[in-house]
Amino acid sequence: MPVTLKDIAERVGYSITTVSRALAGYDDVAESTRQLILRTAQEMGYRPDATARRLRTRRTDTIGFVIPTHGPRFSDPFFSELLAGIGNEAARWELDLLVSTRAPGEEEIKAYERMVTERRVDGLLVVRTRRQDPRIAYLLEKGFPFVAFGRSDLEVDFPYLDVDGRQGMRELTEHLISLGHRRIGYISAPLDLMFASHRLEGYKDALEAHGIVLDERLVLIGQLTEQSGYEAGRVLLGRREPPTAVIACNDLMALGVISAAQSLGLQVGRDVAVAGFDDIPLAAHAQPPLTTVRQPIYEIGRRICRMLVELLREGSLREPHVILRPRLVVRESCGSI
Amino acid sequence: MPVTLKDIAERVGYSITTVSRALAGYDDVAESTRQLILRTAQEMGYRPDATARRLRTRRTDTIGFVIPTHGPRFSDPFFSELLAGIGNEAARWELDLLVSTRAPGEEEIKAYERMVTERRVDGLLVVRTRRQDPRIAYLLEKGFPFVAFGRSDLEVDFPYLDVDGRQGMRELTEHLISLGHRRIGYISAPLDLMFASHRLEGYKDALEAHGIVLDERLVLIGQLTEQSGYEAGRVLLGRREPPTAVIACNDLMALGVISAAQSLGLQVGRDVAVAGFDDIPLAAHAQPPLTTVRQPIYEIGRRICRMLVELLREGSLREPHVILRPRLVVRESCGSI
DNA sequence: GTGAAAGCGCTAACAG
DNA sequence: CTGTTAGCGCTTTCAC
Repeated sequence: MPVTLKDIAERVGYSITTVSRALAGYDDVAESTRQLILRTAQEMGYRPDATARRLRTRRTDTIGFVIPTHGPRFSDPFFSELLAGIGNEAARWELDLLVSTRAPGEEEIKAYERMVTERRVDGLLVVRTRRQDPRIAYLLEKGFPFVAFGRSDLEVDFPYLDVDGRQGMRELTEHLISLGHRRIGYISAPLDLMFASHRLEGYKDALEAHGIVLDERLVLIGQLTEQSGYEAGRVLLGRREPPTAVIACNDLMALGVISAAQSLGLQVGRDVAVAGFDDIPLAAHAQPPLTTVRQPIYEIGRRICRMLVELLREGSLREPHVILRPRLVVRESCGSI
Repeated sequence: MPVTLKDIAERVGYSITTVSRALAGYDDVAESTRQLILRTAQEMGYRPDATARRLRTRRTDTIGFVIPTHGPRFSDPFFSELLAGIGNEAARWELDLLVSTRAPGEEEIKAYERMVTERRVDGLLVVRTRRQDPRIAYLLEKGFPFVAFGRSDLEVDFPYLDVDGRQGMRELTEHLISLGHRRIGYISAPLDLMFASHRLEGYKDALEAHGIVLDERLVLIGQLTEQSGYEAGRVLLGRREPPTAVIACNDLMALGVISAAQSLGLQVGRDVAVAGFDDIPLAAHAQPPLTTVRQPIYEIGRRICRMLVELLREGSLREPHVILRPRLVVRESCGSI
């Protein structure tokens, strides 16, 4: 049986109250008493019961994170890095991290409801925001604290950190244009995802700035996996008039495009340029190394967690909207080296 | 303010007890009363307070999972898939999943202590077991329920699920031998990791079975990342007498080896064979596609979670030791197609 | 300096 | 069928 305050109290001959206060570091406990209690607690191996403390303080000291997965083979290096950032920051603040994995949809919202209404967590992290994000709408309606990674089209204010995907994608596209490409294929993610629509805007911005008319047939939608990048790549590059360059809106799909190109006998970097977005570590080790746009994933994890901590402690954020500027990383997959 | 049992009790004019029992589905509540209570609870939006219930029942209905990370750029598709398996299975049983991310070492053990001694979880999942695994030793000493993915060298019994890495690696190595390779480089993970030592055994088994003397200089240790696979690959393939094939003990490193080979002007599948282990989705889309050994990562996540559920509910496992047999997946990186 | 008492929201033994 | 009572382990008034 675990040691409780009562056990210590009985042993030292003081009341539970005094023991509690000594352990909590209150200064209205006699120094000698405090010493005795501290020592005894140590000896007896006392550890406070997290649940009891929670019930009393009405705080869980836990934050929630529902990972939006897609299908069983959810093999996404992006999320493991993000999770490491969040998890390590949470540990710094002695917060527990409650994780759920749910595909977008009804079950996902239920996971949020569970965390919120059954008071399992004090605040939530919402990632991969969507246009009319039901999660954000829900949390806002409940007045529940959260921080999002990504913006939304909802006409409401909420705290978020985001990467300027539009700017990043614009730079990337312009880079390709500067290399002489005019027919640039684009593999987007479903457009209800905010980051997908931002990035697509950036692509369009660049085309327009250089007087290139958007060819709708060059724009496909993928599911963010290598496999779907591969399939979209086959389609684009298999055309009679294929693009000379293909941009995928994340690295995983870009890797799939490289695979597709090679399967069609094309040499990436020479016959066709391929680029991605994220700069996961694999990008640098692709064949050829992948030109991409870097977002500091681990840091983002830390920062959104940090923001949530501030929100929970202070009740508000001094800087509730943060936009990070991503960085173009040029490698051989676009043949410019 | 959230609705409590008390609120409902006051509204319907019954005691808290009766409300509690009606909601819990006990059959000693009058049908009409039950209906009234159920309806009222629904109307008022009652959701039980998880913390209060936990304090009372002395169960958290939460399982813990400490992810062993390596460095900040913890970008490992293996873990996101494993986590999805665990998370989805946990959801099926209405269990919360508490996740920590800690590099092996002191902080990691502290994360375990925190979960165990402060009674934050009912049971734990331990992955990537080690020879003298301090986590397992600790949990066993505390008599705390857990299930491991992987065995250990400790002279103790505990419930685990494992993949027969020795057998899998043996098959893979023999495949390479059958293709004519005699000088086969091997990039292991640190040998205190059980799976690394099992797989190395399998490699040695195969060599021995075919009368090939182990050349120690062909065996290097990596850190399971693409980068470290790349570095080890450069070393092995940069030798005056390079191996004709290189096996990495996980896919991520194998991808790094492919990158290294290409950087040295070698064509993988023709000039040198490369193989990995895991069969992450990226393996199929590598250039060339990677020969590897498949372990069903998502399923493993589900099963260890399932085992923990059984352990928690029944107090013991009907099948406490499960060994899965992995499957060789032949692709072009070994030039056999 | 210290302790008694209350109570967080829930469940469960027991009595009627 | 229903209510009373007790209590999970902790924190926090409020007295003394």
